[in-house]
Amino acid sequence: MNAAVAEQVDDSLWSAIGDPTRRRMLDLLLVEGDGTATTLSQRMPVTRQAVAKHLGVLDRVGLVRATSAGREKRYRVDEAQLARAAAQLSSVGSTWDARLQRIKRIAEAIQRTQQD
Amino acid sequence: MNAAVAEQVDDSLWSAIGDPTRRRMLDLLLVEGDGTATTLSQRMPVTRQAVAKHLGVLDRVGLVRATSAGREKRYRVDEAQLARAAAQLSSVGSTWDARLQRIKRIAEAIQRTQQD
DNA sequence: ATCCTCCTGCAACGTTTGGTTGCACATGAC
DNA sequence: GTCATGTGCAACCAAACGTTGCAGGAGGAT
Repeated sequence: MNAAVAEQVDDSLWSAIGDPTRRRMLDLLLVEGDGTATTLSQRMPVTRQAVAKHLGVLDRVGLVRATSAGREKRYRVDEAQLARAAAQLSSVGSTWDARLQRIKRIAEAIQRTQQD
Repeated sequence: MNAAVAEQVDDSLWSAIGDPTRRRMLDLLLVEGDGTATTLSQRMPVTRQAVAKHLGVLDRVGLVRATSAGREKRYRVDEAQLARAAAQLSSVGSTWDARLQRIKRIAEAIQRTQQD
């Protein structure tokens, strides 16, 4: 695992979950099962229109899916896609942890050498 | 763990690592040990000034630290802070995984009930 | 059917952020 | 000293997040 590890991260997916408002929305949808732009906005400090735009973003990357029910449009989380996103998060975190530990080992080795 | 789980995420730290260019910079700094705005920009598809701004952001949240060496300014990652960031990533990923598995269990339980 | 309500969708606007170019300043090499 | 290299600052552009305002569509009550 020498130099470039190619960081296999879907950038559109990452930027979708990068926004704190969208993370909050995903959280609400997970807890409540589903929701509309209106119901979500009532539980968050932003307007319905802002929520609607975010739902559009999440829908474009496949993290949520919409079903038209009469005059309202219910969204729910696409579980497979969210699982992929979660895996990416853990993956980047693990990569950094691995690099940090490698650095730590090298530093310790140098210290040992200098103590001779 | 019913409704609100407070999502204990440092928002400034998250938004700092949310940008793909900044993640790339952190990666380069980890691999090469340290770097300046100029050397980093040579390995990336953006200008030196853009890199300098990102280094400013990373420095403000404590992810990198600068040491003035002559006419150049070398940056290196703050390992403790990056470890905290990595932990946050894994934490959010794990939270989502837990919610998804909980939903999966509920769905299975409902299916069993309906099969009776 | 008509009126009223609720939810959605579109357009315009302001602010922040990532990126650029251009130029001025400081430091090291000659 | 001159010249080259690295940094820093300011102006500018484009995209994204958020707002307000208004038009339109679907249900329920009279």
